[in-house]
Amino acid sequence: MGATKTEHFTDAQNQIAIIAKALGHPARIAIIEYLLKVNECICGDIVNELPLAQPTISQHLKELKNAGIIKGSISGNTICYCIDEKTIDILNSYFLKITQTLSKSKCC
Amino acid sequence: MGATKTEHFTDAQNQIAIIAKALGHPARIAIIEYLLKVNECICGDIVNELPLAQPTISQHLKELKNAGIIKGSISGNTICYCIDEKTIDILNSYFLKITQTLSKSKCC
DNA sequence: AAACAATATCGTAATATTGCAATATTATAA
DNA sequence: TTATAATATTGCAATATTACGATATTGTTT
Repeated sequence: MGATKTEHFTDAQNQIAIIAKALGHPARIAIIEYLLKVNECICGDIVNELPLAQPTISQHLKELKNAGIIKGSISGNTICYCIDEKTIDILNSYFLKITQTLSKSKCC
Repeated sequence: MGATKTEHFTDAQNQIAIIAKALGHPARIAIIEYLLKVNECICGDIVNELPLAQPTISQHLKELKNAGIIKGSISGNTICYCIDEKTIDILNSYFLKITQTLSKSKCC
């Protein structure tokens, strides 16, 4: 064994896990923060901003895209990446709901 | 190679990544949702609730604990686990800030 | 067309994660 | 004290992730 048993869990649980997993690497957090900082989509200079080789960054971008956290569209020679608000909203409402449930809790 | 180059990123980036990574598995999401559902700390029956063997669940609990997402205290024979609100709050404010930044963005 | 730039893909080595059987630990119950 | 119950740890096989050099792809520029 060794593979995650996704079939034993609900679609909703797997979806949150996939998004969280994609955020579970500091390089990918750094990519997101850079996208926020530059405040626009043209992102051809991510490679110069991060201490990783170009293929590695390309791979991280792919994972963020697969998880729906960023979206990319081809714009001539460069590729325009930006954050997909919908996915961030999923996280926002998920964790907010946890906080709200906890506030009603008899837990420690 | 193969290991994550944490030293190249900020402490804040690594912290978010560690928390997100711990949430990046459906079994651990299921554990959290179960903790929320029972609405209390005594959690000796997680093993009966999840389709995984006891050592596997124990390992997932350990990872959630290491990431600060749950806290556990020994209570006689059983161990009392519950969600650590502080860590959920870190996520809430992190993703909320992203949403707020995006709303001011000239991005697509 | 040829050179160049930006990005993606392939291949692969190093490392990490997942899952579980077997076993250990520790507290309660008999 | 000897079971019994709950949880943790160990060890290991299967699989996934991370990182990057080499190379491919594709659009732009000359």
